[in-house]
Amino acid sequence: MPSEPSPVPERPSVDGLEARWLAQWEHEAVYRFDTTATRETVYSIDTPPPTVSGSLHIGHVFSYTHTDLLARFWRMRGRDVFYPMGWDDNGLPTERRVENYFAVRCDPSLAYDPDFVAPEPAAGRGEKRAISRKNFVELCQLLTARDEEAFKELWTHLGISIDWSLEYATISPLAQAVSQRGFLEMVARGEVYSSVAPTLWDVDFRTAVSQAELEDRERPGATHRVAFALESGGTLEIETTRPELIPSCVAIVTHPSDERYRHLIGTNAITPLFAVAVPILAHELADPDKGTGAAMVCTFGDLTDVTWWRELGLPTRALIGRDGRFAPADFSSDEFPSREPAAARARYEELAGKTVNQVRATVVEALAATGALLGEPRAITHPVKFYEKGERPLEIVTSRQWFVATLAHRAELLARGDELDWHPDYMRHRYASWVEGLNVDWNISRQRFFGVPFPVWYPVHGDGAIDYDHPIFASLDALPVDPSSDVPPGFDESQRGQPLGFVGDPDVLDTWATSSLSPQIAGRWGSDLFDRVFPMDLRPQGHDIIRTWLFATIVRSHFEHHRLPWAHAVISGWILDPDRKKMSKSVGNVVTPMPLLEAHGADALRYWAACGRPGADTAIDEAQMKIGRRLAIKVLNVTKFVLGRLDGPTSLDEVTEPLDRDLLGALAELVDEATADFEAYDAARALERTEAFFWSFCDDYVELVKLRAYGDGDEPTTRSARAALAAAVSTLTRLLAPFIPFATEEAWRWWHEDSVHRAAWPNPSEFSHEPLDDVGSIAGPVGVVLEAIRRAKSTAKVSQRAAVARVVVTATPSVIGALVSAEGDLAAAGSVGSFDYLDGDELAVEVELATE
RNA sequence: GGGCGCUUAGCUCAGUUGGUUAGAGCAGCUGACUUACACUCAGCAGGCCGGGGGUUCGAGUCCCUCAGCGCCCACCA
Repeated sequence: MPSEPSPVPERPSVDGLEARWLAQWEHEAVYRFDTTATRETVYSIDTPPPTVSGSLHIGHVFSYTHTDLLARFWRMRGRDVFYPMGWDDNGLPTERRVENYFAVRCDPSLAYDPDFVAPEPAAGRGEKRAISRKNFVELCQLLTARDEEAFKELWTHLGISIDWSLEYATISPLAQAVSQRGFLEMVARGEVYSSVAPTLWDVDFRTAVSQAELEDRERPGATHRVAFALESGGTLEIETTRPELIPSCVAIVTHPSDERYRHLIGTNAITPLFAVAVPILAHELADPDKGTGAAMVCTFGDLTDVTWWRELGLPTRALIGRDGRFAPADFSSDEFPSREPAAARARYEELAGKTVNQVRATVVEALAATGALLGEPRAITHPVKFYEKGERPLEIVTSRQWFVATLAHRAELLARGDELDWHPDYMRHRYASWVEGLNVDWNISRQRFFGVPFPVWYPVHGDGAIDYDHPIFASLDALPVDPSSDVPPGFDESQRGQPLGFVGDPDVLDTWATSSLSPQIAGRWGSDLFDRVFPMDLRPQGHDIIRTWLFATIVRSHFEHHRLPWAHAVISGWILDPDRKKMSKSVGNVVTPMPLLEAHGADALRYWAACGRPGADTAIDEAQMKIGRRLAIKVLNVTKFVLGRLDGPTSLDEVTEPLDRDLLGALAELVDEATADFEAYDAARALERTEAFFWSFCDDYVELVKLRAYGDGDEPTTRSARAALAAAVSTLTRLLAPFIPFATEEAWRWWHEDSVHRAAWPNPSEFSHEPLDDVGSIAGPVGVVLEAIRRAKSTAKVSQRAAVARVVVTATPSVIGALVSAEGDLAAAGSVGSFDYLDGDELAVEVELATE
């Protein structure tokens, strides 16, 4: 749908370009993916589906612009660019946002209320109203739909060249079906398993989390030195930061080579306060240099406890419940075999039902009172494991979870990382160190509500017990299923929860277990489209999610397709605030993009983003945005000038003047370099080169040939200048099109019917039918003389139009030849009366200004 | 503890495989209303390239080492 070229305005402006061209692009379907394209011609992008949690961030502008630069480059190179958009709307961030926004909480035991009306936004205050799971999910969908509109508005306004017909959402039925199929395929191949195991647990969200979602935070704590009585007499001292776990102590470990304790190995210690006998054992992980060298093993204080518990075959005395409070325990039972059951029971009654912090205070007090606490607790700051979105330290609780067997495939996954092209390359180390450091399989179960359900049911025995060992899986053709409302094959709804009936798996999949299938979701896995776009060319993403999204996507593709999901990964850096501090909500320095976009324009923001090197942290810099805006304005003005000189089509054969041919040669080199930069995924470098060339073109070349271009349209010298100017403007506009799509489109459409964004990327062979040698041999010396003339006038504080009586140049014969060939242009640009030349090795220029 | 990155002009950054006197933009200063552009143009000034050592005819660039900043990973009692 080409349109007639639009008229060149009297005063070109970058204001208002966005509205005009966005509408036109939409109308012309400029960014539409050709769904019949074959894999060889496709360039496919695994676009990051942003977490739709409500707030736009300037970082979004940064990284999505980087991707768009590549999309536009490859599109102009003739590839069919598959550039979809996804929304990661399922998962905890959305749930939390919905809870706060509407002041509700999900209670899965409630029945669906079909007449439920979304409450007014409540700003997170007051009592949260309990609603059913289905009503809760509906609110999640309501809110994410609104948020997605805001994101879409930003992408569109920024000129991100997404094909919106390829939009997807991770909570959509399609994504759910793909996610569930991915799970079932792994089940069939034996790559997932369910087990009851100690699991990292967030006590506020009340869900298991995976190793990938952990983060360490420095927290104040205290080490307590505690004396355990020995069965053989005497005491053994340990140090602990978690004295509240003494009632769940199951052993004490020391290093096998530690002479201080070797004689105690195999004997028992007696826990203080609770008088439970625990064995003293040896294990390599016990560090003689930490604390007293003897460590208390509890079920469970940290992941090391889990290792000791597993490897030493220790009993389980789990006390911390899913709500983070101490559960009831019977200290006269086999599980808690106290030697003083009455006293232990009495002590524990004080603790049951309390939070970790409350119990700690009570236990420390009691230890001090009984003399088991040695000295004062010593305050320390130490790293504590948190769920990355959590507010209280993680606990380890035992629960049934589904796991993906990643550990068994560590070597293959490392090899996949080696195989991938990383931009910048050093980011590969992040992946490798993460994979090398994996210590538990990937837990993909979450005890939450707004997510993709496991397509799994369990039979119920006659006695009402659930048979987890014989799960019933959905069939692939039934997907997506919701086991809480759908019924497994061979059952009917009346048997739900009944003896000899079934129950649905109540959990949802980890959000990464779905988004790790983004290539399969966007590519409509199972349709013929998938083979046209997969494996994809590009995965753009932030470095903070290498261990989650990037890793998980490789895992899934490796298992499912035995190959990498993409050839290249481009990793964006952080956005820093103008003071080079990392932005965070808690600091309150998060910058939202819309005001900047309105103040400077899309091209200006894109320019700023494009200047950021791959992987490099970049500060918000409004000065840089202004430079981008200036560049956009200059493109309009120089195009206006050149088009004003043209009286019809030009031909390269008309470029006969040496200075003009020199320009074409330089253009050819520029195109070569910019193309190579883009192919190496370094758009910033391509911009830097192109921009430098463009400004020197405007300030030097255009000034030199301006008067010649104004001349008689039948003169060969005039036609030469005009043809060279046209070729240069055409080329530079296209080279700049990925960066400043609005201004380049505006200027391009003054003399073309079709979008510059569908125009062919420049090719060096466009510039001449003959070889262009010695590039710069004319422009170089000419530039030196021009600069000398300008300097003389500036120093004399006269106008650049002031007349020059005579210029004397000393140079070698070949340089003099070059200058003579461009003497007319130099004379015109510098208002020079006459030139004289002297032979000499060093280029020297003497300028004699004309006297009034 | 292991690893990665950064450190170049007041600021933000280029500097590709080692090769003349280290570049750009911004900010600063001095000028110019110049028929595409005052949202412009010209010019000037500004640098022990983090410190130290080495390799080399030659080092911002390669090697070693130290320091500061940032990040990743780690079994954190």
